[in-house]
This record gives sequence, C-alpha cells and structure tokens, in this order.
Amino acid sequence: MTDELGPVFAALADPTRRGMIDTLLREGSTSVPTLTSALPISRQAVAKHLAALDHAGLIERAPGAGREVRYQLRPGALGPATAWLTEAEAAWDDRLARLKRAVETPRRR
Amino acid sequence: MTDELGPVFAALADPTRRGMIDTLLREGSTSVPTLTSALPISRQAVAKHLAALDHAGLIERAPGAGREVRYQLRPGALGPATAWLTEAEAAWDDRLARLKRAVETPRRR
DNA sequence: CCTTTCGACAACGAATTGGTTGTCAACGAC
DNA sequence: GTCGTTGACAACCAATTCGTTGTCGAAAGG
Repeated sequence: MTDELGPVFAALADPTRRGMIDTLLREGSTSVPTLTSALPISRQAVAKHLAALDHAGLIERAPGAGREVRYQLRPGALGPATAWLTEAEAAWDDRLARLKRAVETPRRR
Repeated sequence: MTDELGPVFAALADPTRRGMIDTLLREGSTSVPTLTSALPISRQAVAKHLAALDHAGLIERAPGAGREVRYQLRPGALGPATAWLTEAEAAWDDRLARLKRAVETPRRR
C-alpha cells in the first residue's frame, strides 16, 4: 500500500492551495501569472504551490496560448480522499450510534 | 475565516495518524502505551501524534483506569473536512459534465 | 532590435515536522 | 518500601516546507 492519500491531504492542508482549487473550480483553468496577480506572494511561490498540487495528482498541465502553461483540475483526483473520509465518518457515527444504543438499552434483570 | 480545515488535513496527511484513527474506529478508545506496543516508534513520538490529532480537534482525552489517559474520537470532528471535499468534488464533476455537454452539443446553424 | 514576460532552476533562511534521547515526578503493583 | 510504568517536559537532529531573491534562456510585443 503506497501512500497516495498522504500527498493529497498534505496538498489540501494549505489554505493558499485550497484557494487555488477554489479558483480552478470557478474559472476552469488558470496560469501562474494570473494567480500571481491575485495573490500576495511571488511568482515562484505560486509555481511551487502548483507543483505541489501537481505532485498530489490534483491538477494537470495543459498547453496554453503562446508559451503560457495553463493548469486545470484532474478529473476524479479527489475520489480516494473523499472515499476515505466518508468511510471513516460513517464508521465514526456508526460507533457512536451503537454506543448510544448500548447506554440507553435497559439492563437485563 | 480562521483556518480550521488546515490542521485537520495536516493531521490526516500522516499515514501513522491515519492508522491511529483506524484503530480508534476499531477499538473505540486507546492509550499511549497500547499504541506504542503496536508501533515501531517511541512512546514520545506516539504522544506527539496524539497531540497533533488533539490539536486538530479529531480526538479528545478521557480519564482511564488508574493514571492512564485514554483517547477517543471526537464526534462530528470530521464534518467540515468531509463537507469541503464532497462539495469540491461535486463542483468538479459538475464542471466536467457541463464541459462534456458543451462539446457534444451540435453547433446551432 | 530591444524590452518585457514567462517558465525553470538554484540557493537561501526561518519555521515546522517527525523522530530521537534524557530527565523527572507521580502513581500502581508487588 | 521499591521498582516499573506512565505522562510531561525539554533538547536535539535531520528533513521538509513555505516563502524569498537571483539568474537564466526563450518567447512575445513594441
């Protein structure tokens, strides 16, 4: 089991990168210069964040106009992380429900 | 908007901590010595991981037998993270579906 | 042609992370 | 009582992270 969830959660841990994903969801695709003009960080820092998202498999590069490189979301990339989370949450609630039921069950006499 | 998702995703990024959550889901509650005997890391390292999970709000301390401190899952703590992920995934797929539809729609003539 | 812009790479610094060892007081077990 | 265990703290170390600046070549744009 190679850890594929780790990089995804690590990428999602940074608010700047979650913001980038948000703009990707709104705009569809973006580029380093566009993000740089909208963020208070340097062009190189933006490129690093995009590299982190790429490394996590969340986005992919696409050829743009001229020499510009555009980035877009990679379909289905969020699947494993969502699956783990929802599964854990289900087991979580299930355990709590069972505990609650056990407490409320009148003791046998 | 204080970043509450960040610590949660950061806590989930570490496979050791995800493993701890798994055992919590199986066992219901655990303690530092128990985890230490099941993991190849030191008692102090285990305590640090539990502190990270606690800081993220995922687990809580509970009094145990004697001087032992037990840890258990905190109900609903996974909610915000799951909400963000599923919401993002929904918008993701929605965007892809719209794109696909736009491509397949015959051009008006 | 000249200047700007973009992408890529490197180096650096401060902070954080994930692990270690060591020490200590307090509590249980015997 | 004594000994082993537990929790809490600190110091330390190596690696990583998130930001910076600097440099460079190549491609647009005037």
